Amino acid sequence: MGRSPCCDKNGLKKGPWTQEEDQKLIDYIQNHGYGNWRTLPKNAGLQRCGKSCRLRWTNYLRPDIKRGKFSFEEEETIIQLHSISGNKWSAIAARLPGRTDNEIKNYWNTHIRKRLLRMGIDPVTHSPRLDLLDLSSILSSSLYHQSPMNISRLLGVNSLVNPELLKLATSFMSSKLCSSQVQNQHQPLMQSNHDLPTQVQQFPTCTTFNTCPCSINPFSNEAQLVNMDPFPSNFSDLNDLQGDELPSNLREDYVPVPPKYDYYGSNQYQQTVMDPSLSETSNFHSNNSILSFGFASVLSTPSSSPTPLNSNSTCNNGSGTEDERDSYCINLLKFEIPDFLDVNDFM
DNA sequence: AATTTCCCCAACCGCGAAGTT
DNA sequence: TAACTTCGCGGTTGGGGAAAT
Repeated sequence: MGRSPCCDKNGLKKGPWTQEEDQKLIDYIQNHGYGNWRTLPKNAGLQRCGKSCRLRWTNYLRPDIKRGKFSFEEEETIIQLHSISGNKWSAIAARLPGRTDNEIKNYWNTHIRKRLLRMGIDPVTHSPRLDLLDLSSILSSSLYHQSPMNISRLLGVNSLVNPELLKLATSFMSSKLCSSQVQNQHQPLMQSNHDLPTQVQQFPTCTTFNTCPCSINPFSNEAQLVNMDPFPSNFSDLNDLQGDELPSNLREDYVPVPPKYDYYGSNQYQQTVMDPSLSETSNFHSNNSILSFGFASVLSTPSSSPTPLNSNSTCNNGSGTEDERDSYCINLLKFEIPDFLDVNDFM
């Protein structure tokens, strides 16, 4: 209800702004201030819709906009805030003076997101990519326990990235986490996670779609989920899967959302979480020899303090190439992935 | 040198919230 | 309280430059 009519239906100009248009907008706002964006373009002599003017002003022409590359500290802040509030770009921008939500959003999508993916971190959940973890964990434990699964087949790269296999594996993991009734069954497959913290084992009911591993429901409806066999009958038929397809990338939607945990490798997860649902965080670690995570401050400041913009940092503020930032992060991450898993295939 | 592919980011679009009548 | 207007947000697109072939 009440949506403003689309401006381009009135023959208004769209597309890139010219210098002349910019100047008109600047002049008008300097003289009259901005208020009613609806009438502003007409008063300023612009053939633009108010929305376009507002966007141009707030994202580009505003005098307090900071230009140039993001500093490490800004990046840290973005990541930290994103881990708390998700894609609330305006909220994040409010903590970064001089940066616009659009700029931050773009920077996230083009730089940070990719970097996190390269590091094996799901940029949505800020947790290790379970599509990597679960499979390698299943594989390793299966190898270790001589599971009846046809390991040689599973080790084929094609199988590793087969979406159906992923779906089954992750649904299995999800159901395991969500069901305390089945803890002693099929122990070999869960061996690698046998020492999950109590919080995880006592994972609450799966009502929080953002944080619960069940939130990515591989089944088509809720009833199916409720009645879900913790060990889908077809799971044992994994070796029947034909992984002929090699997806160029694994859809992030596929990744089951693990319990959130911090970057700091400790239980000092930020207690300043704004969204209560996010406070259902759990620290996760595995003693599995293949999977070891040491989340010592990935791009982050000490855990006890949400990073103020101009806080001291061990980072090299504002300098460093993308590669340097990468290696810096990766060194801190210590996120080991079995050699046979080519992470690039998952990007 | 020409063409293709990739990447970045400014700008657009649709929607919901908030404000006004 | 309903109807309407305006604003702001987040997702997405596409133009253009850079890099690769």
